[in-house]
Amino acid sequence: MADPTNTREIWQQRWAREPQQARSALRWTAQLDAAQALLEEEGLDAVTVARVAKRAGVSVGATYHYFQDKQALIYAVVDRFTREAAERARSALDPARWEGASLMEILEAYLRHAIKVGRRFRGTHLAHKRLAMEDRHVAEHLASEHRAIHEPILKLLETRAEEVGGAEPIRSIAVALEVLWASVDQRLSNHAPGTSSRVARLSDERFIGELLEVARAYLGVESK
Amino acid sequence: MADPTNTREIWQQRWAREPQQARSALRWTAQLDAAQALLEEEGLDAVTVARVAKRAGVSVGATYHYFQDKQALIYAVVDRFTREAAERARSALDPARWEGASLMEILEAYLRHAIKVGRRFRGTHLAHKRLAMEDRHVAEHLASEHRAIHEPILKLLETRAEEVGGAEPIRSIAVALEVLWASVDQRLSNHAPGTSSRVARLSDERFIGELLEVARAYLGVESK
DNA sequence: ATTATCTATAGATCTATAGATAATGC
DNA sequence: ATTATCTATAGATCTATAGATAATGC
Repeated sequence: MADPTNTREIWQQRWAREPQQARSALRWTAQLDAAQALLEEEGLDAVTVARVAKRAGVSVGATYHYFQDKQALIYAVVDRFTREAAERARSALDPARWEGASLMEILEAYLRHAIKVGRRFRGTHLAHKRLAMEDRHVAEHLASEHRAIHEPILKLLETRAEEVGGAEPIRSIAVALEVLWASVDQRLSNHAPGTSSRVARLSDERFIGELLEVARAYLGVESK
Repeated sequence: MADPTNTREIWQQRWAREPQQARSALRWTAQLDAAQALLEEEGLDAVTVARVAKRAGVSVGATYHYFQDKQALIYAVVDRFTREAAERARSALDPARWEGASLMEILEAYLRHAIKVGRRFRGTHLAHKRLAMEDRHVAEHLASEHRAIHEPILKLLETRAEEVGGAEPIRSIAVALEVLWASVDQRLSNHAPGTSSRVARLSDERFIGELLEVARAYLGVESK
């Protein structure tokens, strides 16, 4: 499935036919839903065309009518998911909604939200990471969607740059955000229950508290 | 291949026969080498029994003589790799070798080493992460090997606890180490060249510098 | 007329084993 | 006698298509 030399413009129009008619749109959606549910519940290897078709209540032939091939189906699922996530981020990060909130309050809200969403869509998130490993088109697509989510957060945080000490507050904010994100991402991805580290055994609350302390210290924000 | 309900003691004796004789040991090693090279160069999906056998210069039948099944072969590769890594860590972290080094100097050496090794064995590292996603036995094994590497580092760092400010230096050190590790891990895993974030575009040197500043600020170590 | 859908299956790929043969060690 | 190895192939699984039939929209 992974073909690194593929130069087609896969993210433009690789699916055979995105439906115009209402009735077909239902089935189109049903197939994406089925594929994503399999991804979430059982991981990437569980996504076979036959299982997607069955779960969506159509035949394999019908699925190949909608999607040029299996790769196009997977791409469509990833694309829909990341598009929706970016859309949610854009509306949640409207600066007007954060009037009066401090830098640290915004970071705290971000951490809580990231952990909540990461738990909710754990399987999909892991599957996306794996697809990114195997297919550079997916990697680029996910990276660009990730930027589409992080850019508005950075923009919002940068309006609080005067709270930050040091010579380069804008860059420091970017570094802090990536460090927090990496730490959360790792916490959500790993899951060896018995053998986990001291830090993994902290509750979410304490974990968030420590990460905020990391950010506060690095950014030189005064404690209240 | 992934069978979450598998309760056999796979890490004890799942391979059919680890050889006693010198000549067989060569072939045993050749097969692990072949599998690991495929893992490193082309990823997990490239590891088929036929390709491993061919690359090791034996037949498929011979491979099944050495390994009960494909899973046992993969496990043996992971096991050897993590064992060697833990062994290297133990000798590198002998406290006697770090006489006179400060906490921050040790952290810096750790970061440089982690980035170097991570680049060198990128494919293997990614494959291990993916195996951990798919197979909880591998996840537990990797987590325990990871602890085997991080424990000596923590022990070493803890001998410098008096350099650290705050009420709970031991815990702070553990948190700092995990945050740094997560940040490095993410930098090494991601690789969307054109679309990468501001932080990903920093040079290794500056990246290390920023992470050290994160740790220094959080741990309350005085700047020199 | 065109679009949507189904059943049935060809073709590719991979794991694992059967059965025969060669090499090794007491 | 036992261990190591090979060739050949059965059996499982999956993608994708061919060819026939049903539904839809001008």
